[in-house]
Amino acid sequence: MRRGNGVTVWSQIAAQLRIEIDSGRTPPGTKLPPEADLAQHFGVNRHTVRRALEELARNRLIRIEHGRGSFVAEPVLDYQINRRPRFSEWVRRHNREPLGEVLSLREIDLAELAEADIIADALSLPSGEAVIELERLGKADDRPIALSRHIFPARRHPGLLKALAAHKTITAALYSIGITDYVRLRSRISARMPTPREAGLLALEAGAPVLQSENLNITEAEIPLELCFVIYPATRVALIVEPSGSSDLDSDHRMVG
Amino acid sequence: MRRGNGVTVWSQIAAQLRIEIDSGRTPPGTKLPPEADLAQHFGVNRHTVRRALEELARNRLIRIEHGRGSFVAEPVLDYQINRRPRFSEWVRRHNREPLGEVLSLREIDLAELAEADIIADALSLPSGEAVIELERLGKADDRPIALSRHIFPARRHPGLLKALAAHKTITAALYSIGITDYVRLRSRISARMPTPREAGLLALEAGAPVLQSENLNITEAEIPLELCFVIYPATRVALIVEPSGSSDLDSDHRMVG
DNA sequence: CAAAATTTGTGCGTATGTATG
DNA sequence: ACATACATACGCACAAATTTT
Repeated sequence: MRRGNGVTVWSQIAAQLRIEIDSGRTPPGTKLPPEADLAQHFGVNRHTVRRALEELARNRLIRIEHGRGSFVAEPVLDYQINRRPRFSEWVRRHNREPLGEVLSLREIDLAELAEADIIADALSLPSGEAVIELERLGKADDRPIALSRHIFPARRHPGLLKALAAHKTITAALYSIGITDYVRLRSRISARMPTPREAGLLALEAGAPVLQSENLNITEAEIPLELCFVIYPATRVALIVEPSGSSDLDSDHRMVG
Repeated sequence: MRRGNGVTVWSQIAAQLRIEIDSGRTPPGTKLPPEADLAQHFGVNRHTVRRALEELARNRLIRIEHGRGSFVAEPVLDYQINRRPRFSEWVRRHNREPLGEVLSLREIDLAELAEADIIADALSLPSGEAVIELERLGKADDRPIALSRHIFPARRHPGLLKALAAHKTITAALYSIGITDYVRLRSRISARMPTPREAGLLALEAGAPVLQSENLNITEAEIPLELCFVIYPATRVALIVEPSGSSDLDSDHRMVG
């Protein structure tokens, strides 16, 4: 621990513990040494260690339990919902290695899908249309964190099926057929219990729910491009929203009594 | 059914069925009559009825199941997350009657709460501070739809405890002590299984998960005002997000292969 | 079941370095 | 140069929660 160089001792300790936890050498659930031991190990007062642990708890890296000890927490990937969501960018920001795995890719008649009405509405398609369905499992450091189904209008984008099969990323495939940019228009977030298949793919513990997000992406020209159903393991992912449009101009009062 | 007056017949039928469902006379799970019967009843062709049912399915009022029939869906309240969230406004927009019920209101030392670190961080409070905790159950037409815990810094707003006890709405209480406006800075959305107490209060079916939202509200002067933990029954509420900030300037590619 | 040991939580006093006026 | 205020870090003591004996 270097002192008097402008960086506080407690933040140096916090940083060191963070590296230890992030590296994976101390897996989730591990009990940290008692504060007294840590203090001795780092050659500082227990208060100083406590300040470091407090910091880690604020960032949800550990859980401090009175009388029991401090424990390494299950890492949660905070996913900030913005207009240009990119899977691997998000994962890398958390210092994890992204990996996408294609489970299936096919062209199919819209009417054969269970959510036909919702898809037709969102993508402004007649009900008898052909769509491209891509199913994908997203991982971070080999831990599954997202199971997604992407639905594209097939006739509106000839050659997209081949492009998706040929390119490693959706963005690249779209680019190759002339769609250089697209943004997220809206997300609908819910939660439910997973099906057995989903639980298996996402390696979920029994009784663990999933976050479900239904996203509509549009092109630069504001034409509906893709409807995307994603589920996340709720214990490993949280969604962050930073509202910006006010939209509620008329005033109302929250009920209390 | 009036024809030739500019309003399509199918939308008249859809509107009539919607009223029937919204009124509660046909509770969730009820099987609608077969399309042929409905066609005869309304004196129209089956195609016209199908068009009406399609519309209702898009709006998630019913579920159409191939070969089985159509069923009244559990009503889902879409909650659009914006900068000025107001509970009763939201509920009324869905033509339901809002009601707020105070479960508890007290001043307590921050350190006694389980989420002390997270609250201290979000509200920029030292750990030994006093906070006001308000717990509230929100209902729509007597169906519980939200269980919230509001945490305010007590010292920063003297008189707030009394104000909250005296006024019927949080907004009114805040107004009375000089806080005329506040907005939502960020929400953190997750999902989990409810505790037995939560399941009881929200009248949840066994095994049903809840959506959890942790919200930070700030004053006009951008001072942290309130941290608010809300849980929603996932079967009855969905959150809608319309992203606006791009924030992702560097380009990345979504993984596919 | 009770006592002891372990571990985190809190309070107070002191010393030191740093920014402010 | 000096006084003041503030944050950091240390030392010690005891309280509270939990586990072990």
